[in-house]
Amino acid sequence: MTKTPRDSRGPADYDLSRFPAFAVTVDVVILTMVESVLHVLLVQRGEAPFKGVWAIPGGFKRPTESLDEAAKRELVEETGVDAARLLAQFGAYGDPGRDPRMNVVTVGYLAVLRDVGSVVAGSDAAQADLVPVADVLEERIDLAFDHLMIIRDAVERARVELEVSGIATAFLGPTFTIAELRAVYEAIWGVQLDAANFRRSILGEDGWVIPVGRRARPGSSGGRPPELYRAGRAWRQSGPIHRTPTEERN
Amino acid sequence: MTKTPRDSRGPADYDLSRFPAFAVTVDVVILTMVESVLHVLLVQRGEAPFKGVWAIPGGFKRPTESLDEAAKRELVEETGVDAARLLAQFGAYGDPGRDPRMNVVTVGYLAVLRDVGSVVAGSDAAQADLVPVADVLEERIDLAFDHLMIIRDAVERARVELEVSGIATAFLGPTFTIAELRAVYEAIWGVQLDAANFRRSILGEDGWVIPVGRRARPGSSGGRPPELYRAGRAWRQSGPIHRTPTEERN
DNA sequence: CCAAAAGTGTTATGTCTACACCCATGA
DNA sequence: TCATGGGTGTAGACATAACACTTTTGG
Repeated sequence: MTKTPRDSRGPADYDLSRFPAFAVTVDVVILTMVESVLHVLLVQRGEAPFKGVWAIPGGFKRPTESLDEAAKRELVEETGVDAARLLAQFGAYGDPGRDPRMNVVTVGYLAVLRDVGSVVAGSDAAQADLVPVADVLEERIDLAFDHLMIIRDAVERARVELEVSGIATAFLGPTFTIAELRAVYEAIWGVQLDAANFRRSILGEDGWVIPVGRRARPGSSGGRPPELYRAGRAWRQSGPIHRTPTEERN
Repeated sequence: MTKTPRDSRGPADYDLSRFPAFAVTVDVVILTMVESVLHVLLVQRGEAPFKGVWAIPGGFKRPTESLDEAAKRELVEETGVDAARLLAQFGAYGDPGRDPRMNVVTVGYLAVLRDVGSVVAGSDAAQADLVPVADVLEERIDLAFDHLMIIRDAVERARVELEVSGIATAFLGPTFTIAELRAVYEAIWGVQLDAANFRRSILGEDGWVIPVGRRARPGSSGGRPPELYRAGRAWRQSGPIHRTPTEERN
């Protein structure tokens, strides 16, 4: 952008037609938890290429909007949610031939939503569904274009964000229990965490979670009713829980 | 990319002209150490806009190459180095008006080189120079376009990579001393590390550095001659040294 | 011999893990 | 009262920070 090929440049630098034109799109990987299992929102393509195949929702960037704005717009169009708790760019993809129709460079965004189940119903997408991420990563579901790679990168980014930012509470409602929060970590990292130590890590430094003063109902199988918490501000800085190699589950 | 605006799409989907065309460029932030100070390679623009202003080297992506390949090509064109020890994409930038001439989306890459001093001489760039990163971040140097933001992001990425990958040895030659390695951490994080504890952290687990069996010459002011090491394979996984908030220098 | 830098030893402090144990509820 | 999950206590293992001390060089 700042430097053109040196030998082929001159005053005609302003002439866009001399340089390869690309379509620029934004693809949004929308993650959510359904019954303690990590899911991704996919749409079924209505036309060729890859007609009928599952794909990540996305669309063309407009010249008048930033990439972040384009991602936000796509998210609203697809889910009706106007403010994701997390919407972060994680990569750009521009391999030649990744779209058979034309030269396309796409920018990948990771969005985290809570309780998408009801939201998807309100979507105008012809075919949209929440799919377990494991089904995608283990290739039990075919995806269009290079979307498998994009989802892989998005999930890896989510795993890192979990260690570093407040992404965990983004999966949950305005109030939650420590056990629900722990379930998010366990699902995304695929590990089993000690409930007692997890609780201490979260409550140890203040600013992470704030007690609401109410208690949730115990499950149908009984048990002591857990305290309810809401997310504190410290989640914007760096998360309190860190992965250790010793606790791998599989 | 996979989904076009629903109401305005049809069989004419294949017609590229119906969608906004962008120029796609790759900008490479090249970092290196000069006398234990972190530097970035900048080029002086030869023409408007921002004629004479410093900028990150970069260029247009070609339809026949991937983004990674474009970054590698730019690096070679600019420095003559054909294999950077680290070349990682860290972000895409597409704000409207970021280039006054046309719609440009640029993909930022971070490159780490050792000993660029001699390399820059061999460059075909009209004006290229290594500038202390601090001069850029503290805005003592004006940059073209949004390149200040891009460099900020690149340096932040370097700080994270230092904690997580083998980026530290990429700043050094094939053999190095523990003190040289420590200087890399101190320069990039802006901290003062205890030499004794640093040494133990690096040598504690094996795979990080491998002793060569030779010793370097002490400095002109004397001192015991240090052991020489080379980088081990474990650097590809996760780094041995981690930042702590207590050791901040400024 | 002295200054300087490499390298080693040691100790206090803090953090993490595993697990025993108590608490409050549904059935 | 029993099973279940929430919540607390604690001892051992482990990691980290601080700093005194020894080693080996140049001047």
